Parts: sequence; structure tokens; C-alpha cells
Amino acid sequence: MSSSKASANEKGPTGRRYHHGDLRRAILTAALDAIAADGPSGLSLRDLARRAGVSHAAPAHHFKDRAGLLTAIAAEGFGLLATALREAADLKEAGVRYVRFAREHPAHFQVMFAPDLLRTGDLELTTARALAGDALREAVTAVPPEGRGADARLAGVAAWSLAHGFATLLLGHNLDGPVGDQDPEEVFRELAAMLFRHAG
Amino acid sequence: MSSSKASANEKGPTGRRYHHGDLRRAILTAALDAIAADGPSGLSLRDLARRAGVSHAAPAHHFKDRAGLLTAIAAEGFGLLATALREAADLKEAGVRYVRFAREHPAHFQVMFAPDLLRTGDLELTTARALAGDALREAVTAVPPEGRGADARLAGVAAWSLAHGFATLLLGHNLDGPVGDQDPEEVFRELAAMLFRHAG
DNA sequence: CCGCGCAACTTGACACTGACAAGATTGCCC
DNA sequence: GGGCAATCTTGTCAGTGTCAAGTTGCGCGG
Repeated sequence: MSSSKASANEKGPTGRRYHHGDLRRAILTAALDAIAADGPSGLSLRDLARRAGVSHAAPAHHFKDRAGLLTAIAAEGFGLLATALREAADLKEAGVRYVRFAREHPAHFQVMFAPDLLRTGDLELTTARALAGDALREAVTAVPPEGRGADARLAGVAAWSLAHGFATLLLGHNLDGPVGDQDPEEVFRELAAMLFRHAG
Repeated sequence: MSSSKASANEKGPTGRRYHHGDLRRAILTAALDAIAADGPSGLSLRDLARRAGVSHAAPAHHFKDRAGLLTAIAAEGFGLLATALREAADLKEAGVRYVRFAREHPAHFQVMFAPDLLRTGDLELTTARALAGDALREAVTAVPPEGRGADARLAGVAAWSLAHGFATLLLGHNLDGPVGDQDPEEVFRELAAMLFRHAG
């Protein structure tokens, strides 16, 4: 509308420049902030647009939908989780990384496991999820059978369930009483020790 | 509006009678159906009203809010869970009841652990939650120390984490591969056996 | 038996949201 | 330098939650 000669790097008279530069990333981080603060349910695309200083329909160009945005977040989350798991020395440490990930990236974590908010068939998402699954399986098979029982698949389910349950309950403030002000990662180490101990 | 003489138990000419009879329960069950089908996020109060055959603002009279409705569901869920846990003979069986509850009442379960949808301070909710917490603690302390380790609180966190993680992952279809078509409750029994075994 | 208060329900309105369509702007590549 | 495609805007529509004010009729006290 305005015929201003504002260059690409300067804001126009309306306080915004036409091309944001990295709007996709801006929307993503704004969304992560909002989700960490208020949960994924209250998330509003229009609000994110306002925070980023763009028009209300701008986000739709990068993420088709609300579901598209959340799917992108979930995929990113599974990617981050996969690399975090790969850095672990053993299975117990992988579990520790799991709960650390949940605490450091609560928004990602919440969205990753909220299937009703995602486009579950999305390719990017499924591949990222598979990547994380591989990382988990590797961690499980790395520990010798006498420390985890014969059935590796069962051990994987056990480890994942324990870590996931602990992380989920933690984020939901359901363990504020029991763990109190102890370091959650230390607490989890004890849980993991209960689950996997050398046969007596 | 219409001056029809339809009695309290007959539908008027608009297909509805003014006083529903048990609208609160009707809305609750409609909500549970909708949540089980599409998750809590897509829930619409107006849609529930349509299903129940009442006007769009009718639900607000029974549950002030959207949050009010979900809070009521969560409270009901914790009540059901508490009685289910009390019926268990030992701790392992309590865990089995936990995952059974999640599978039989998926809508309740999802809402109970979605804090961003609830009025977390609600009295009814907190008391129901406390009830369920008591039931869990009783189940934990009932098992002798040599079977669960010295720290009862830690054992409680472990049991809860394992059951909750397993149930959550199950409902999210994250374990469709590993558990396949086995009976989830049987699988969980094996997990529980890994966690609590007599010291060697 | 009657009328009256109060709970249950309705109608109407407002602001907000997600989604779509069509136009404006601009980086970029030939 | 010119045009093309990506990026962003403006405008619009149906749907939603929530509040306010009016209607209906159950049930209780007389």
C-alpha cells in the first residue's frame, strides 16, 4: 500500500517490513514460548502472528494449519530427542536424557505426545519419530542381557514407560510432593536402578 | 414461545422439552464420547449442546466454563480411579488396574492429566485427586520392604511412573509395534515383575 | 389447590479464532 | 532490467466461548 522506499532491512512506516526474514523460526519459537507458558490448547495462530509483528494470515504460508504448526514442532522435538539419546553412554543415562529433554523442552514434549493435535501421518513427523525410536532401541540392545533380561523388546517398553511416565508426571506437577526439591534426574537414576539390576 | 400443553415428559413441537431432566449427565457422557473419538482439544460446548438437543448456552448453567466441564470430568475420573485401585489385592494388581482404567476410560484419563485444560485449584478435583493418591500410597505400603526397597516414597514414584508411562504410551498408540496384539495387561504384569522383584 | 420463587433453559449479542481467497510487495535469477 | 515465484497483507466467513437478559415450569409453602 505505502510507496515508502524502505529497504529490505528497514522497517516501514507501519513498524514492520514486508519480508520478515525468518518468519518460520520466529513463529516456531513464539509458539514454543506460548505452549510452555499456557499449554498447547490455548495456542492461537493470530496471537503468534501478532507477537512476530506480521499479519494474521502470515503463519499459514509456512505451516498450512494449526495442526501443521504443531506437527512441525513435534517433528523438531523428535529430532532433538534422537540426538539427545544418542549422546548417552548407556541405557540408564539415555533415560536421564529423556527426562532432561522433557524438562528443557517442555513445549516440544507436550506436543510430541498429543496425537489429537497433530497430523499423525505427516512424513517429516513419522521419520523423525522413527529416528528417535531407533536411538532408543540402540540404547536398549547395548546393555548386556544379564542386566536387562532376555527379551530386549520388553526391556525397551519398560525403560520407555518408566522414563516417559516419570517425565510426564513431572511436567504435570504430579510429583511435586514425592520428589520435592530433589534433583529429578537423580531421582530417576534411582528408579532406573530399581528396574535394571543385575540378576541376583 | 409456543403455548403447547406438552407435559414435562413429552417433547414439545420443537422436538425438545424445556427441562431436559438430567442434562448434566447427558452433557458429560456426550463429552466423554467426543473426547474418546477426537481428543479433548477439538471439544466444542456448542456441539455438545446440539447432541443433547438443548440450546447453545445450556451447558454453561451446569458447568460454568469449558474448563469447568473438563474439571468435572477429571474429578469424576480420579474418583473412578481411586475405587479401581482400592479393589486391587497387591501393588502389581493396582498397576494392572491403572492401565485397565486408562483403556476403559480413555477420555477421563486424557483429561485428568491435561493440566492446561483444567481449573487446577478446583476443590472437587483436588479432593478426588487426593483420594486416588491415598489409594496408590496404600497399595505401595502394603507390599513388604524386601520386595520394594526401603524407601516407600521412591517405590511409589517408580510404580506410578511405570504404570502411567505405559498407559499413556499405549493410548497414544506408541506401543502398537512392541506389544502388538498381546494383552496389554499381561505385558504390564511383566514390566511390574521387572521393577519389583525380591532382592537376590 | 394456588401462586410464587428459583432453578433450568433460551435467545441474542460480542469478541475472537481458524481458514480461505485475492491482491500487494519484494527478493532473485536469467 | 524484467518477470516470476515466494512471501506477506487485507478482507471475509463460519464457528466458538462467554456474558447478559428474558422465558418456562418445577416444587414448595400457604
